[in-house]
Amino acid sequence: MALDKTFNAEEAEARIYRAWEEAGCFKAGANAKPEASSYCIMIPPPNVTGVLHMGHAFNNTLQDILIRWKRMQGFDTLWQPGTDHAGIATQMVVERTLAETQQPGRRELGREAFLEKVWEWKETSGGTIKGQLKRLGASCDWSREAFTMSGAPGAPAGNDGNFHDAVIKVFVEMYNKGLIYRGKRLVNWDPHFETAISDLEVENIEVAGHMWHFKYPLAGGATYTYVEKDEDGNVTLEEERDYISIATTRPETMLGDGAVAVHPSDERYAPIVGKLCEIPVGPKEHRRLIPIITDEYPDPDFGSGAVKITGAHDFNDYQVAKRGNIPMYRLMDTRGTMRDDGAPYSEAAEIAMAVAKGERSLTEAETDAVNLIPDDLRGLDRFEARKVVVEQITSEGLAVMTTQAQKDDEGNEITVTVPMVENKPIMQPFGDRSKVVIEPMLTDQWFVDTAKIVGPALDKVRDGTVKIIPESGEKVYYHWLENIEPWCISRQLWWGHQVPVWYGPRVVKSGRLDEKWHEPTEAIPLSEAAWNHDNEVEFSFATWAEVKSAARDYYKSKLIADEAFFESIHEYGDEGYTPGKTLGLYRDPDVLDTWFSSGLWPIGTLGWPEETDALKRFFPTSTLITGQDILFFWVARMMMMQLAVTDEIPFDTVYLHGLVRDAKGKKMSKSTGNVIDPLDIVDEYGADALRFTNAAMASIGGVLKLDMERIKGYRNFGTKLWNAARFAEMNDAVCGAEMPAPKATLNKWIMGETAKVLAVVNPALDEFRFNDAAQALYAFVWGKVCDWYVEFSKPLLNSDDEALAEETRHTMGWVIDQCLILLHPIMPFITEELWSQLAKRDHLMLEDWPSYGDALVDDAADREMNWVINLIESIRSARAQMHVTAGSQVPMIVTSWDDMAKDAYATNETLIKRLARVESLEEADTFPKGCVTIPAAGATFGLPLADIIDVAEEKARLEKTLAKLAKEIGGLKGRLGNAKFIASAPEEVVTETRGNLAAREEEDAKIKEALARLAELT
RNA sequence: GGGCGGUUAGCUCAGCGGUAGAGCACUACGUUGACAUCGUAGGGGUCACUGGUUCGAUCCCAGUACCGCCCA
Repeated sequence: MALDKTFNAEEAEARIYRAWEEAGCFKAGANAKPEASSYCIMIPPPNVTGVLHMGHAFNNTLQDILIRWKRMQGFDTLWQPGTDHAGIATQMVVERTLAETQQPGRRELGREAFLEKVWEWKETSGGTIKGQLKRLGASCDWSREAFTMSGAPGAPAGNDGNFHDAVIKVFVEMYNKGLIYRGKRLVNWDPHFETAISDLEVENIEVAGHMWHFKYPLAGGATYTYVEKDEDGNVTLEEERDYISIATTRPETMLGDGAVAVHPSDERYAPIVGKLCEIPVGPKEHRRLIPIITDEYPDPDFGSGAVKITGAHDFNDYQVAKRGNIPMYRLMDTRGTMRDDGAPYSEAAEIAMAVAKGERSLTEAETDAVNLIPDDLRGLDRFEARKVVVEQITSEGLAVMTTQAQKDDEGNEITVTVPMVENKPIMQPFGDRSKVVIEPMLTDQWFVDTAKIVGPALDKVRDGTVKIIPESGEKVYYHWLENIEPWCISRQLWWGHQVPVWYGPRVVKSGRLDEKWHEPTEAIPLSEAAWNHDNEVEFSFATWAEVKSAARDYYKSKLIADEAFFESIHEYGDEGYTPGKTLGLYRDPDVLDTWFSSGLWPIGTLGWPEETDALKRFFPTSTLITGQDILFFWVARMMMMQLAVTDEIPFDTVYLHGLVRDAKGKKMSKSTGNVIDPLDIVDEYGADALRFTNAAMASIGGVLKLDMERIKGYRNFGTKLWNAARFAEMNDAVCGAEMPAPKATLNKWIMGETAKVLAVVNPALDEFRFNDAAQALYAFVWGKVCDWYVEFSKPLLNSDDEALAEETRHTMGWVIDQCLILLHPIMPFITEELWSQLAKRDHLMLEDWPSYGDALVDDAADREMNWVINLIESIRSARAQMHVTAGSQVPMIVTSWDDMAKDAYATNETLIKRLARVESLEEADTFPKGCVTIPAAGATFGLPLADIIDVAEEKARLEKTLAKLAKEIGGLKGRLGNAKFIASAPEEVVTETRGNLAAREEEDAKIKEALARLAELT
């Protein structure tokens, strides 16, 4: 059956993919040679909620190219697929679905029932992306599909992997080694999702903000002389002040101020350091006083040089507060509204005052219980509260004032005094998922002590054991890891791996439980209990049985109690601890950051902690291909975690790539409306075109701009290949046969070209230069096979010399086969389709990658064919410029030719005549008048075109060539004339330069002769 | 402010010491038995700027300008 005119991607792709899958082509180890070494790629797990975008399409194309290439080479390959449970994203999706379908919400359902809903959702709607990856042709081993929550309690059938075991085991081990700890720290709090998030999940965006300036009056009406000087020390301002001026972009946080700080070198404020000042907000009768302290943090040149310190709501202030032992008062609740709990403001302010005066001190938990929000502001949204605070201060006359020109009602210019409010851009933190303003919040969280595990992760890259491509990625990696911060791994979510830590009452004295636990005054809901861990002891184990056993040991050693007490130790559920009933342990309600589990992706997917066959075969893995945006999120953490847990690297090479942008280089975003859906491209142009485009864009460290024109171009390339194959088929080319050993120059030449392209493709893929591989294949298939070989083969295929025709059919079949094999990793569908259409045989996907070497390159054939190609191009060029009708046959004359040229011409006369449309060749001593000159190596040809030649035009053509030659000859002569060049340049460079000069001069002479002949004509 | 990178043909990008390359776009011609998703020919570049190293610099070094990205 003859091939259609074009490849029908839409029809073929699904059919081919299914056939591969059914034949087990994707399975780990498919096509592996005996004793083969392993090659493994871990897919960067997309979110289970994810849908395919261009970044995925690009990233997975590269992975598939490598895995297909290695599979064909006979490596024992595994491309491990799977998805990530994506805590926040998934919880958000499921909550939205519940709301949309009028089902009870998360809180109404309770934790267990909600998690059931999440699993239900995962089973029915999760993993859309899997089907989409298949459309790209991704050859993952789907039978091994992994999920970062598999094996978790409550997981339905089909999710029975043991990823959960791995995560929990790692937590417990790291906890026991002191690498994980809990503490009250300032973290990024997302008021929308009501959870802590890591600093990497915060986007700092510049927005229009305001800088307010307020007066903090000195306590007891004290005054000082405020002096400002210019650079030379001249006094520019001197006045008596009874206040200190503070600038802030967040007035609502003034309520939690613990101090005012100035730089120790700031002379302006030296007189009042150590004194107290008043926070100018809140009920007048309970104004809080705070100390004026010194710290290196304030910049004397910025604003007034004095900074308010709100340790519980600002990262810089937090550091100052810690250094200065300044109390940190939390002002907001989990939703970012001003606190509405605890004692009335008057009592809270009194406690804070006592602390400020040094009359009492508070524990962390006690401090946290102090609610310093004035009664009238309690329960207000933080941005509402800001307005009220500003208004209150201003109306009391404590805003710093400035003058401003305005027009009155009648349009007259007047000067008015207004509060000093600067409009200025400020950097504001936003949650990368919720898009709400992130609030620094003082809460109890779990942290990985990254400083303790970062060493090996740095060393393995420094010593080259792990390579990051491009190299600049290594610098970025070092920079981040060398300045690493503790990693907050707890999230106040339900969907995720619950922290395997149980709390029980701490025994503070021999034989007694702490009273707070023994006799609490009211029930403690778990969500609140988590905020107060002062009097507890932690038990971290993978299972409840182990926890219980440890608790028995703990209490037995410290408490004289009967069996009934130990029997009463049990785990509390969601209802919390009920006082007066029984002693109990409760589990930390938090879950772990999703990245904590995906940080274990390499070992977790391979079955660790069990010593599975897969783990032994494929770990450490080989190549990781991922976006540079998750170098810190994921790559660095995998390095740290795998090394900390197994003492092995997770992979030996990391290939990083940038964001896929639109054709103009803009980020794709819904709001800009420039999002390109990769599946739309697959629909319109086929997966192969998209894949080839991805490969062609993938230069190391390159910017990825996706241009539809380019995709179209590579679709055309597919069609070109298709039609070359079609030509082969029409001419009964012999596909699927042994490698031919042809005699004809042409056939030898194309085999050499094939070997040459392989010699470019292999190292290119080896070094992740996908673009070079793609470009070389494009140039070979289109530029060599289609443009020349197919054309040249036509007379040979129709030759009367049956042996010649037969060897050409054989060579052509082989060459087409090689095109299919070499293109397969990049364009799997069209090549597979042609493979099966051209001959009866099994999957190209599992065909062996060739290994022919230089032996196929025949230098003589190479020289000869290049001579022929150059001659044909010269003739065509001359004809076109002389406006010779394209179809017409012209005679040709040769005046002088050496043996090489003679041979080359003789062997290829048919080809030259056909492709250059030459009807005859005559030898002559001289060219006739009006002859167009065609210089060739070792020969001079001419086309006698006296009738149609335009002398001026031919002269212009020759002179242009001459000018180009003159420039080149000048340069070459200049170099050769330079004694230092001869002396210092490498020998082969000098020889090459001499050769070049000789060739140029030969051509130059011929052109000059031609011009002379032309002159005779006029 | 700190870090990383970029500036080469109209566009998108390779090249990174020894005659400036590709694809697309553009111009002209062309249905020649694989292919008009095509063919043939052609035009188009002081390789951002200024210095330095070198026999020789688009390439190495330093500085300048502009443009990105990441982190504060």
